[in-house]
Amino acid sequence: MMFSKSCEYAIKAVIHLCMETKYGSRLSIAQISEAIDSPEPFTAKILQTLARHRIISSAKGPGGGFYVESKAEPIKVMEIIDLIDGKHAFERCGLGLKECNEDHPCPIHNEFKSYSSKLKRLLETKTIQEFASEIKAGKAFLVNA
Amino acid sequence: MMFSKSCEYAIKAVIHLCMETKYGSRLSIAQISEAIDSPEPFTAKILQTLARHRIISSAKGPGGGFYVESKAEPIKVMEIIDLIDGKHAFERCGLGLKECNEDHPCPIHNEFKSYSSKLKRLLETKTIQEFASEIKAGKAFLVNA
DNA sequence: GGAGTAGAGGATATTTTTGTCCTTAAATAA
DNA sequence: TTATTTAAGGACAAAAATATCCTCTACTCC
Ligand code: FES
Ligand code: FES
Repeated sequence: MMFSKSCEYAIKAVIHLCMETKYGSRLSIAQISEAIDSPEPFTAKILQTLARHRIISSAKGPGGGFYVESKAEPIKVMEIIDLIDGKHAFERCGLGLKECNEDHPCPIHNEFKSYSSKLKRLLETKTIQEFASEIKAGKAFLVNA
Repeated sequence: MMFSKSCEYAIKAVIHLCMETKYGSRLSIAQISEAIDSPEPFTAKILQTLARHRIISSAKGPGGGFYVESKAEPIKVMEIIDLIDGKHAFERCGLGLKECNEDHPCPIHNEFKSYSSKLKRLLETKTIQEFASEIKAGKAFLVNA
């Protein structure tokens, strides 16, 4: 409803990666899709896209897998959304006008914007690492009970 | 991003209907899809669904078309969303968990819920008729400039 | 070097959403 | 009654999103 499946999997996958990769360890596609309850080959595609764009890192061969550089900048949630669902995913008109424009608004513009712009700002600020630590603290979850 | 195309067309179509049908006049599929800039046969399907569920009315034959009963209750925007995109469209988890649950939240739950519940309440309260009068007043628009 | 492992990438398949077409039914008017 | 108009509804088509499969390449370890 808000994000595509691809984007949902991407966000969950990177959160999981952040939680699990310490001390240079790596996670395989199988481990990740198992953990976040997503279809394996489809998840592979998404992980590859994330790796190609340097949001995460990958290594081939035995002991290989995906990981996040421990020295890397914290990853903003919006970086992933921009990459997978496209920039401007949050700038689009809720009723499908070509342009969402303050000066030529659709009827739901005000309701819609006040909501989405706040959410947008949050997702631009919040990092995957913050989410990861909420999960570690048992305050949030990546899969159903 | 928020609503399906079907739902977008449905909302726009009913708004347009409310604006234009006075004194028992009716609008044809062609007139409506022209006005809201939507594909004609696809819009026909949606209008038929709305009529079947009594959100709007229709009449066959010459001089026929779609209209809203002037005596009818104002139409809540959420009625249309519920019908076209399904109830619970607003109750779904932003990260695709089977259930969006306060006690077992996904990482974006708080961010997501605090805004979507406000938007939801608004769309449950706001009526198509209110939107229609904003458009008549030139404060909002159904198509691009 | 060879065997085995794991991601990369291209081609393909399935499902859902979006969109079209054609025939039927109902209403109107001449 | 008959022709015409307009929605109703079923079958069909195209596009996009989601998902799978297969081969290739790079890496590790022996
Ligand atoms: S113009 Fe529609 S949401 Fe801004
Ligand atoms: S559990 Fe994900 S939005 Fe509520």
